[in-house]
This record gives sequence, C-alpha cells and structure tokens, in this order.
Amino acid sequence: MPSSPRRVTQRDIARLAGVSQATVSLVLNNRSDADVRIAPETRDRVLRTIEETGYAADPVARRLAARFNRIIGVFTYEPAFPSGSRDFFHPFLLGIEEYAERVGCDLLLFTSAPVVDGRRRIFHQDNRLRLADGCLLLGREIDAAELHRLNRDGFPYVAVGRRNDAGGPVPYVGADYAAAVDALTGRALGHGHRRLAYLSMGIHAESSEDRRRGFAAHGGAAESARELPTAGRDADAILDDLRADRTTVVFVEDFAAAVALELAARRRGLTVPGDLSVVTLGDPTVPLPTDLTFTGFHIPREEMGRQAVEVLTSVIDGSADGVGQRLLPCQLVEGDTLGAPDPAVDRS
Amino acid sequence: MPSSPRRVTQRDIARLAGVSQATVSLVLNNRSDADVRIAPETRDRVLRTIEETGYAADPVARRLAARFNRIIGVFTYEPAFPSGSRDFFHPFLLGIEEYAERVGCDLLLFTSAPVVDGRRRIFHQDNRLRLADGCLLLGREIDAAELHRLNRDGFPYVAVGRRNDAGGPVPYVGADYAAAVDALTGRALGHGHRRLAYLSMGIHAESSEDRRRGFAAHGGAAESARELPTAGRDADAILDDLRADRTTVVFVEDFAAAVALELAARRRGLTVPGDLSVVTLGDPTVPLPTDLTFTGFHIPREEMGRQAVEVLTSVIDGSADGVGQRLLPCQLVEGDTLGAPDPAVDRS
DNA sequence: GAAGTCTGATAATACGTATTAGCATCTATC
DNA sequence: GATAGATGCTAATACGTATTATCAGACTTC
Repeated sequence: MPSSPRRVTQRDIARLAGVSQATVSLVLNNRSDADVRIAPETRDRVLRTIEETGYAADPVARRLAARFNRIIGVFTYEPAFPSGSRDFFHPFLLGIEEYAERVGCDLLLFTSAPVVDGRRRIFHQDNRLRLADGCLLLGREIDAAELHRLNRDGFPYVAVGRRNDAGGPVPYVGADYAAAVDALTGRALGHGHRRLAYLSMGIHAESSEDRRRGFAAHGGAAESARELPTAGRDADAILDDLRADRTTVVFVEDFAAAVALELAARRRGLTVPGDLSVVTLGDPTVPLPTDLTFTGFHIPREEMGRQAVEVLTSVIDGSADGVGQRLLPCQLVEGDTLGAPDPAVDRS
Repeated sequence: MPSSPRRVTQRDIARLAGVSQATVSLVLNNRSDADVRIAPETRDRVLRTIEETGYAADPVARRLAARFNRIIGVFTYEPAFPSGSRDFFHPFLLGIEEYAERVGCDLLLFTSAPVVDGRRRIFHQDNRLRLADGCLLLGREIDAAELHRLNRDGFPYVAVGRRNDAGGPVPYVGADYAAAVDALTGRALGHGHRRLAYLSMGIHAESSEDRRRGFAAHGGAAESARELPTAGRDADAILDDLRADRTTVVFVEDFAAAVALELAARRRGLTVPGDLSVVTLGDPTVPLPTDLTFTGFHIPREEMGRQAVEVLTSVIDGSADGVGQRLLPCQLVEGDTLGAPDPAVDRS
C-alpha cells in the first residue's frame, strides 16, 4: 500500500474556494442549464483553485456516479501466449487503437481473463467487464454462451468478425469471406478449372462457414467440388489425395497449409500453378518465409478494427441504426498461383 | 444511453438471500478474520443466490471503496499515428501483456491522451490516470515535468527505459546501453581501430546520453573519437566527412542511418567492413530491407516490458525494495560489419 | 444469576462525483 | 407592500462496494 498523500477532491476545492462540493462539480461540468446558474466570479474562483491545486477528477468516482467512462474493453479470446496468432491479431488492434484515439476513448485490455479449458472466459469470478462502457470481442471462435449472456445483460459489445445469432442478433464488423471466396471460385472457373477442392481447417467458426458458403455457391458449374480437412494430415498425403482426384485448383483456408502444399508440390517436381493452382483464403497467422505471392485475398483487418470501434460507440450512445452489423469487402490478391489448368489433365 | 436493465447488485443478492448487503460483501471477499464470522449455511445461501443471478461485482464501485483495481495503465508518449515507431514499441507491449496476464492484471491503454505540441500529455483536463493502480511510461523522450508531478502525487509508475531523476529518483527498467556500447567500443579497439566516430540522432533522451557515455568511456585509448550528428544530413555527406577524417569505425545510433551509410559506401565502391566498419546501437524502428547483419546489439524489449510490470506491481503493493531501478544487459550481435581497419588507412 | 465470552449478523459510513430539489435573496410588477 | 419571478447557490442523495463498530443472543464460568 503506497501511503499516497490523499488525492485532491472536489471537497478540497470547495473548501478552498468557499463554495459547496456541488458547485465545484457544476463548474467542472460546465453546466449552464436553465435551472443551474453559477455567477461568473464564483466560476472563476473555482477554476483558479482547480488550477492551483492541479485537481483532476477521479474517473472511478465519475464512472460510478454517471454512467460513462469513455473506456472500451477489448477481449481477445485466443490466449495471448504462447499462441502463434499474435501477428494475425495485431492489425485489428492497430485499427482499434487508431479509432479509439480519434474518438478520445481509452482501451482496456482484459489480459486478466483466465484461461479455462484452453480458452479464455469473459465471465468469471471478479470479471471487470463493467469497467468499460462496452467491449470488443476478438478471436476465431467466440463462445456462443457468452454472447448470449452479453445480450441478456444488455451490455454493449461488438464482435470483430461475423457471428451467428446468440439469443438475438450479434452486432459485428466482419469481412465478407463468402463474397471473396465466391469471386475467387468464379475466377478459377473462368480459367477453365472444373475440378475444385477446398482444404478446410476443420474449425466450426463462422469465418470458416462463410468461406465454405462462398465456395459452394458455384457448385453447379464445377464437375467436382469437394471439401477435405487439413487437420492432422501432412502436405504430401493431401497432395496425393488431390492428384488422385485430378483436382486442378485447391482453395486453402489456412495460409500455412497452402505454403506447405506448394512446397510439397515443388519437391515432387510439380509446378504451381502449372500442375496445380493454389488459392489462399486469408492472411497468414505467423510470418511465413515464402517468395511466392499466392492468389487469394487480404482481410481488411485494420479497417475492421476501426469500424468495430465506430459501431461500438454508436451502440453505447444509442445512436446505432439497426443491430450494427457490417461486412467489409476483402481485397483480392492477383498473385501467381492461379492459372489455367493443364489441358492434359483437364480433359477427363 | 443504453437502457441497461439495471444490473444485479449486492443489495439484490442480499434481499433474495434474506441477509444484509454487508454480509454479501463479506461472503464475496471470503473474509474470515477473527471479528468477522459467517455461518456456513448463510454463506452457502448467499453463494447460491449469486450463482443463480449471475451476479458480478461492479469493479468501479469496488475500486472506489477499496484502493486497488488490478489495472495497469500504459502510457505511450509517441503518438501512435502516424509515427513509424510502432514496430519498435510492439515488443515492449508484448512483454507487458505477457506479465500482466501472468499476475492477473488488466491493461489500460491511454489512447485518449491528447497530443499537444507534438507530444502526448499525461496530465490534461479529465485525465484518467487514476483508473489504474499505477502506470507504465513508454517513449523515447518523456517529459520531466510530468515525471515530477507523478513523483509529487505519489502515483505509482515505472518508466520503460532509464530516466534521470525528476524531483526524486525515477523507477525504471532500462537497457544498459552504456555497457553495450562500451563493450562494442572495446571490441573495435581490439580489432585495431583508433579513429572512431559516433553518429548521434541529436535527441536529448537518456537513451542517447547512455550510449554516448559508453562510447566516451574508451576515449583515452583512441586516437580520435568524435561525435557527429545525423540530423538533416544525407548519408553521402556523412560518408565524406568520415573519410576526410580517416575514420575507420563508426557507431550509429539510428539503425536506419547505418543502413543508409552502408548503402552509400557500397555505391561508392567501398566495402563494409573492409574500408569502414559500421556498428549499430539498437534495433530498427521500422522494418528495413537489408541482407546484412550489422554488428551491434539488441535491446531486450520484451524482457523490459515484463520486468517493468513486475517492478510496478511491487511499487503498487509497497513491497518494492529501494527505488525500483533495473538495467538489463543488451544482447551483443556479432554481425558482419565490424572488422579490422585497413592497414593502409590506419597508419597515419 | 451476574459477568464474561463467543457467535453471527447488521447498521452505519466512507469512497468521490453528478444530479436534483429546494432555499434564500434580490428584482420587477401592479 | 404583497406577489411573482429570476438568480445563485447548497443540502441531500444516488451510484455499489468495503469496512468497522455494534448489537442481540447463546453459551460459560464461578
């Protein structure tokens, strides 16, 4: 316990200026309603005293008395360490930070949230959620039960990334994966590909769901469009599988898997995109050493962060129109890994 | 204003469980002092009610009543945008985040601090410093006046990076630049260098001061050890200067300046370290594309972040021994840019 | 059976700010 | 000169929790 010399309070100011604490508060908040009047000389005296003492309002007390704090909570579901996805989430935070700065809000990072069963929990004994006016939720998979509870409690929040309803619509700022994957699939078909495959990460998140939806949209035009999991299989086994099926283009959820696949192909003397086109569906979660530019798309992460703050502030001050759901377009990357299929293989 | 359905309070719990609010508080805090006793069945009843209602203590009220919050403020002096030094500060934040998570603290990023005269200010109308139990200060140059005020107010803080006294000793976790530069200077002398130069960034920060001190330590052994500024001069002009003076090794504060210098030398047909040795004195602030590994040192940024939190928590709970000042060793990088001086030039 | 001890709870209050109802005092009105 | 209205401020209270002093009752002790 630091024996802090008790901080200066409004009461101290009041005593020094010879007024009441209420007057100090009124002066501080610049109140000038019809039924609140402070004589200019009184106001000056109070302000002068404040100046002299270096008084600053206690934000805690202010928050308790009023209702707002201008603090935005940030909850990251992935445990920060030793997860390798830090680099993936950093851009979101940059966007969040930038917009928070613009609107004059502070950010509260809930680093104290304990990890239970491999994931963080918002709600736990002694959670500090309510210190913030509202919060942002980051993470690949967000517990639906916790979203339910946030909805039930009426606590303002916005998810970064689209989320399914959870006891009501969930406000979010997401990336339009479906549209992006749809566009890429269309492009592949345009190149003449007819045998498509989709390599999934095998997670149940909405982000994966949306990508698969985008992939499935063109199902009719393809001769074959199957989905196979990455999990637990090495790139060579997957490559065998693809070749056996005469697949000419593969859409890969996990960037790292695409890199591994290309490497495996190259080792086998196959060329990308000559023998196999590879399309990535997002950004890498870890820095990957590859000299290739993969065809795919970028997730507008910073912009998502910015807009998430924007939506959250509108939810907090009640000015939100509708539920507050936004999907931002992804930026397509031309890249070098999508080409026309090898005619010899394509004729089947 | 969100018409939040009034949150559940201790009073509600008390009413439901048929006890007083004080009892609820006592149960929640697991108080079991000699003069506070709660019957097991009462305790259970209260806990059950808490469970059922999903009650969570309001951290704001808790903070107002008690003194601690388990929130660590983080104040970054460099304005986040559009400064190019984000990448430099990121590792500090990673370390801070990691340790905060370990000790169960949340982090409050003071993104709301306004920028006045090109730098951020901690103290401004309506500052929220006191929401945190203490704070960490990050930035190349920290305003001494604000340190004074923190000291005067007795507000717990720790600077990341060594700081000179400001109305009292300043608690810090810094990097031992002096020792690192000293070691590198010694190494250069060992290689036979006698004509040394120091390229400074021309800032008055302690970090620069310490490096120069390390450089000056070996002054006697050198034939020439002069200091010249980088600011406003292009690499070619600097190179001219160095050559004119028959300098054989140059110590460069700013990593980017070292990269530029080496490039200028190469364009002129000179080799590094053949014709000129270049030693860097820290990490780059922006990603720099160079295939060279410069001789120099790394700043233990993550570790500084971690230890800063450690020191701050000990300052907050009063268990700090002494002022709380730590200097961590820098990690020397062997690199390829320090060699023996060209004998033809060296003989003078 | 009066005094002391132990047990289990509560009433009261503090923390610092914001808000509202209301109290004096002064000025205009007829 | 009584009433009404405007002016300038304060007293009281709320916000939700933590702490402390105190109290009622049961149980010992001699």
